[in-house]
Amino acid sequence: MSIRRSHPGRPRLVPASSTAPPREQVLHAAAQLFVTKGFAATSTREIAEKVGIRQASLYYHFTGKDEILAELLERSVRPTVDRVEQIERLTTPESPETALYALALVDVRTLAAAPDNIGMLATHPDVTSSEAFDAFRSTRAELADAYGRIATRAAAPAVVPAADPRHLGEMLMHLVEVTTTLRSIGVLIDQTTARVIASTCLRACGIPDDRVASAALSAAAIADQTCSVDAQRADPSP
Amino acid sequence: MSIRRSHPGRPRLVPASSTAPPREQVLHAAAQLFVTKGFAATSTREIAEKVGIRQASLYYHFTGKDEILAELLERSVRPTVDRVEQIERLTTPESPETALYALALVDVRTLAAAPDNIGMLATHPDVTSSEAFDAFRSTRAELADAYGRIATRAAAPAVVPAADPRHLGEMLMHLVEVTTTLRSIGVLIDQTTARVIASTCLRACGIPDDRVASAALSAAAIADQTCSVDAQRADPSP
DNA sequence: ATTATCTATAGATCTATAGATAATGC
DNA sequence: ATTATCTATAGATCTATAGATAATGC
Repeated sequence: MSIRRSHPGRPRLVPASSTAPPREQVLHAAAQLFVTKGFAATSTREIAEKVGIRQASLYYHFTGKDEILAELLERSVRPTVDRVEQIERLTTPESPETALYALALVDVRTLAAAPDNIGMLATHPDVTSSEAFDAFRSTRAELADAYGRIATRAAAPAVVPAADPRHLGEMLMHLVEVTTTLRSIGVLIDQTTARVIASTCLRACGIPDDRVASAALSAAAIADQTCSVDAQRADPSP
Repeated sequence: MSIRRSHPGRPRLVPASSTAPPREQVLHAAAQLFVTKGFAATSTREIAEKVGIRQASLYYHFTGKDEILAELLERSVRPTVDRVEQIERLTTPESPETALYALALVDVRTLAAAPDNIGMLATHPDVTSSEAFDAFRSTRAELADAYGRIATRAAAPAVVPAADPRHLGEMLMHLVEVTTTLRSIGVLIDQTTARVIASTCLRACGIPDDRVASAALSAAAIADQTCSVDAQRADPSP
């Protein structure tokens, strides 16, 4: 065992409690504060204090507060969006319910696994104010479109609350976001909970019980298949 | 026709465009800004500008920004909370699904009718930060408890995602809040939409289709009965 | 030389209070 | 006298930049 060398750069006044890269330490601290207090109500000084650095030192890693939130937002949707294409490829057009169930399940798992419950940030009103979050809004719109497109194929026409696919997509995303609400009050999102949430999405589209049940059976395997792609993303070897 | 006399008090620089009481004008302007930009991101100067008065004039009507939000929050839950007792009295213990359906329906209607879609404010992170909103949080907790209590009686034990009634209550409140999400993207909350949302609540509790259908039938009348009480509240004659 | 911090601070807010003023009401 | 506004401003932030400093790496 060799003694760990220190990092380059001027030492902090308060030595780092984590060995993670400083940029990640900032994201982690900011995420905790943004989720509990909100973006606008959180000052850069608070974030820095939590990390154990000076307020101005944040600007070495980020161009501003906006960039911190933008990155957190991106991370909260990226894993799901990256699997949409795969889900649509792996499911047959004859069973759009299966695709919807798989998408909802993957999304629930993503939100359940996201650090600091950052899935909560997506609906914060701050996100609509600044154009710094345009990229996120566009990515999220892409996901809402996918939900809407898939659900429109699966839904019972008379029963859906919104004829417009985009409206249907937004409704389903709201339903899936119950994952973040449950997490925030300490509920563990286990397999059963994830299934209840995914099933609820299908039922809200007017899909009858028997088709929900069969979709659940075939979707589980598909959702699991796409999860292996996630493992690749998490470990990007050259 | 007599010429309308002016109000007491120094005239505004910009004459009022509305005849509503100034306090209501402030609440209306603040609601629009809070809902779109968020509470912390909205300055008192912006609110005043929208009303057409000077920033400092707000403090004649409210002790501070907090008090404005506190009043809006209260108004967003009060109508529903006030009907919980009645709903539980009008429904039989044999059919807890009916009570749950009626509560969800009343809540959806309240959120659909609330001015400026202020139902969106309840989940803003700012609300958890300050103790100025303790009263609201406590009122909202009361409602979550009612949801949880009623739903626990109605739910299929094996299917509910959260055994704890309070967790179940929070989940159902989140589902009903889809009303505000749909409103915010321009979807009209008609009778059909309201029923879909209420049914979705029951289905999320694992209640089978046939019992959902019968609950829907008996709950409609009960929800309407409690609505007449609302009319009394809106017109408090001496 | 490069990296990652630090100190110091300018400039731009933003909230809330103090006190003046211009109406109506009696 | 009462009401509802106005003007002016103190004091407390908060964001972002400029430039110094203390490590490592070559």
